Amino acid sequence: MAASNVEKTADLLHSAAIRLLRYVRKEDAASGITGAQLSVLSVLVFAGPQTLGALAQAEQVRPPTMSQLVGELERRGLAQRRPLDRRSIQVSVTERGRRLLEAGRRRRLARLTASLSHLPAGKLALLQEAAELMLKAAS
Amino acid sequence: MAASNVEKTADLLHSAAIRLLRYVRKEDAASGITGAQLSVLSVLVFAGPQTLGALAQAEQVRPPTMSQLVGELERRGLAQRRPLDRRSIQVSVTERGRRLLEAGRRRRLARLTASLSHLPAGKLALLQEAAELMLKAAS
DNA sequence: AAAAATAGTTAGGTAGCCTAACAGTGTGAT
DNA sequence: ATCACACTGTTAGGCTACCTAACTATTTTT
Repeated sequence: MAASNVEKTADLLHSAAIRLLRYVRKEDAASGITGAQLSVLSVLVFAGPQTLGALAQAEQVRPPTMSQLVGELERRGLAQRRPLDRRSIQVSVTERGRRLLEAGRRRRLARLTASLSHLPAGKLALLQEAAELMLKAAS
Repeated sequence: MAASNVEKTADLLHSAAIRLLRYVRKEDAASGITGAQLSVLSVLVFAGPQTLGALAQAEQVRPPTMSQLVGELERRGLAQRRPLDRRSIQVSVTERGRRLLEAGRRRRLARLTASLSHLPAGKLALLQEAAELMLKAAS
């Protein structure tokens, strides 16, 4: 590999992210809602109603992907489209979506939370800072 | 949310992992090899030849998934199956696979490496430790 | 009013993952 | 020795998350 320290860090993070997502994804079946859908709901809840395009940008996917995700959320009564003008739409979460968000997210994160729960506060703080650095790096 | 500190950490890490993978995945098209395939090659290079089942366990996927991944790698001349006894096979990387690993991984990680390159050594160390904690948590 | 930019959808395709069902091979108890 | 059981891997079929290309329909700009 002959990797520099930066490359080594990137590599480790990459592997860690892959494993972590595989790990939490195992809970998706029970939850009835997928990770991507959960993530969209989360944005809607915390950042409020959004146009589809804005949502796509926030989630870093292409509009068709978001269109499909929102379609699925709508089909399940978790989100709704509402026309803003006649070409753009506003997507917002429904009450049912809001409720399901909490349950679904908790389930998905439960394993992870359990895995982390034995860590001392210092390590948790470290992980939080790392997560923030990762979010910045990936934007 | 009313989340405890542990839950908050789990949540942040979860989001960060999602974003990070979406971010690096953008390089896959150029690389000609996908993240999952890359990951399998990586195991083969660093841990040596493996049975298919062992590989599946190492990568935390089901045997059919690994069978398909190895099939694709073999079709591209990057790995090869060899019978051990008559029901188990040994998968090993080819020279071509070894070469491609380096190129592919570098390409996939290039963006991430670039994003991290401005960080001081201390933050890199923090990220490395975090990655190791994540790997441990997700096993 | 025509051209250009913008917003979203539809169509079609790929990769990664899964479970269920199956075939063949090894192994251990009787 | 054999026969049931466990193990290893593959095939078949299906789902979700992505993508690009092409299209429709609306603003906006000139």
